Amino acid sequence: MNSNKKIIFIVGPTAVGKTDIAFLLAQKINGEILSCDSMQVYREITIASNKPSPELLAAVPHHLIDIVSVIDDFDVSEFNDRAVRIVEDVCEKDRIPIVAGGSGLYVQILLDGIFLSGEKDEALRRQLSREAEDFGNLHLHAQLEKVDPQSAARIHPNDRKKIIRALEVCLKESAPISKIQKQRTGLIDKYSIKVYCIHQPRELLYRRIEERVEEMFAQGIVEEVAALEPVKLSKTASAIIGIKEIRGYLRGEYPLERAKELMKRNTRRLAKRQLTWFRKDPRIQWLTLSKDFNKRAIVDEIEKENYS
RNA sequence: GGCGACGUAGCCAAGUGGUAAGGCAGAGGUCUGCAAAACCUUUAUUCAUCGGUUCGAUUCCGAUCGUCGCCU
Repeated sequence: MNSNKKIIFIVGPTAVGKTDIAFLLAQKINGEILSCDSMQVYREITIASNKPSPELLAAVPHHLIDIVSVIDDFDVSEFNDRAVRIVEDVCEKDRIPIVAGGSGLYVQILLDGIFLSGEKDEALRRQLSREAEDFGNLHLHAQLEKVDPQSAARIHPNDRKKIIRALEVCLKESAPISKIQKQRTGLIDKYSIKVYCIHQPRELLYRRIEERVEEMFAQGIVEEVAALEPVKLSKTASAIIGIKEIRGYLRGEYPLERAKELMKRNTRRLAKRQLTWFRKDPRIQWLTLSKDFNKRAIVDEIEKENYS
């Protein structure tokens, strides 16, 4: 019954300009923005996670930003639950949900859904992790091989994290994860969806990334990270690019320049992985940002394609 | 000007008379509850240049160029 409702996704690597494009588009088509970003959910991190400016946030409704604290663990499942609810609400108001962000997994889960059982179990994870520590990754992998040969074949023996997750599900659900994973439905099954990936030549993108890191330092990222020093960050929040790099500097392990370099490198690598993720999804339509970075041109193109 | 050392991929670097370790950076990829995470794959027909010795040289010899150090 929702099949005629439209959702527009704006995805792409970090620093291409998704935020601005989504904003301009939202203004133009009466939309609301859903951030699809695994790190902008944290309240206490603003500079490092590159949130939209207060002006943008005030001018157009934004969702899924500042929804948890850095002391809290957060994951795709929780994100998905909240996002789906918001999509429904926005559609209810006859406004257009614009999903904007670069977290590949989050985008995919939103589109295709997530299997419903398989709640995480920290205690079990700790136990399995211990086993891996004591007997090696191969030992765990062999265990998975026994309960679920199919996913064992797909997961590399060194990829402890994924082996543990697979085992966790297999042990708790009495059915192999490779089976359960197929049970899902996502937005793509209920809405009319367009996914656009904003693209830019690699060289230009990397230059933008370096500029952005410099901007972050100018805006006071060091202070932002330093303020978090006494806080015990959750595992997921501590993965934000900037935290470990700047903490190293704060502990006197290396000069500030080194922290910048590390952040630049790690952000470039992130962008590379994001592109890998989006490249493989045939549903994504690529839009190249022109040399003069004319974001409006892209917005016009999207509008024309969908509303004329 | 003389003497000595060195010159191996973008960078660092090992090495042998029989056909080039490794690390970093880079590139490509995987991904269903940590995903800005984790993991995987991959990089020199060639060892400064030219000539010589040799069945065969990056490895030995000579010259040239370059870098560094010491001496005058």
